[in-house]
Amino acid sequence: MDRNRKILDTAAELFYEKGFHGTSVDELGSRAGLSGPAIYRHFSGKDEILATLFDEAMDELIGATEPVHEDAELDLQRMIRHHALYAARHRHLVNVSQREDRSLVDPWRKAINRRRKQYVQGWEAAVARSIPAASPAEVSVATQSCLGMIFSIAYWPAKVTRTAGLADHMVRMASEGLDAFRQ
Amino acid sequence: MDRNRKILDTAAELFYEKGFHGTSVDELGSRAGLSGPAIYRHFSGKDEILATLFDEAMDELIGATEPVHEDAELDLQRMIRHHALYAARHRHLVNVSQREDRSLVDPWRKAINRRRKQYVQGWEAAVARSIPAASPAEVSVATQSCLGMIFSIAYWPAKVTRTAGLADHMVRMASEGLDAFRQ
DNA sequence: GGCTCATAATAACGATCGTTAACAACGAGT
DNA sequence: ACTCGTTGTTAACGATCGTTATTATGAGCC
Repeated sequence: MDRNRKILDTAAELFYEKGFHGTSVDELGSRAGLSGPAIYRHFSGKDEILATLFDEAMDELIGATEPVHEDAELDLQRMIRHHALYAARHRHLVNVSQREDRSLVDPWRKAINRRRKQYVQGWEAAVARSIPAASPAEVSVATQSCLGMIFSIAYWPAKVTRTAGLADHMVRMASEGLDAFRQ
Repeated sequence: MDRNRKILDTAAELFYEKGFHGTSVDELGSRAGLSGPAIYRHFSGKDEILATLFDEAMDELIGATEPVHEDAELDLQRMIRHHALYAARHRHLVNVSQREDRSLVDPWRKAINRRRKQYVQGWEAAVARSIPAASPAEVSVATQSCLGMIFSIAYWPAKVTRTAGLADHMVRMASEGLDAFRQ
């Protein structure tokens, strides 16, 4: 396998298990099949590894916020399903990129924050189309609640994340939850 | 003010802003009005401070899981409201105790994990009473989704957490969301 | 005024860790 | 065969940081 890929995947696992600051490059290297400082042949440092993980997660998530259906409801359901499946399949990565954003240091921090803002705006647009009666503040609350619910999958006990029909449950819970703003 | 209290509150703020490992005892001390090592007159170490924060959050949350109403629905709504208000009012503490559980070290880790398990069981019991038609696996999914949605408040932009009627919105969204398991 | 105890400050220690230096193995191209 | 760039190893450096040792301050009490 590609060495970069192996390092990134191992990093996602290790940062998930012990946190970014709790993982040493020696341990990361040895678990990835090489020894500590060899990592610096592939990345400029530990920070770049974390930043790359953040970026890969963002690539995947932002890609799913662009509208594809005419129907607002259907589009939102597609987004919810996609995100839930992604969070379940990439628990470690999603968990780390939620939990370790304080560890990202300043060349990368700003870039990620920009993308995050853009991402949330994409979601708010989709939610707003789906609950047109809601005020902007209510749209924000509804959006954050949906995102919080979906991404919490990355914190669930692993067993629960493998429940059959998980994505369907999430779509239905979120859709019905949004009914609170449709009356 | 009591010195211990001041240290704990400052720690919650600082751990929220920069993470547990990103905060040095010198900085914590200086922001709390004393200098680095003086903290050791009040706590046995940085770890104990974090553990105390976890315990205080748990005290508050576990206390709210004991049933007080006869009606299952009303009881769940009370729990949701209480948790949402607590998460909004103590953003820093709740955020830290979600995000930094990897930083808790082993005398305290086990104790907190025990309490956490007990806590989730209390929630699952309340959710199960509210959606009696659901299977145990569905109860787990519903419970984790509710908790994830509620506690995500601690990650929201501060402005959104001050939305008027936030707790009401959360109660309604969660209640309607659970309708997905009531058909 | 001295004695004492709690609590503070400053200085120093020891360990960890990210990173760099110095050097080795090796495959590809000539 | 020789060179060179790539990728790895081990050893060492330098900084940070949690913690402890040592010393100072000051209130309560005889």
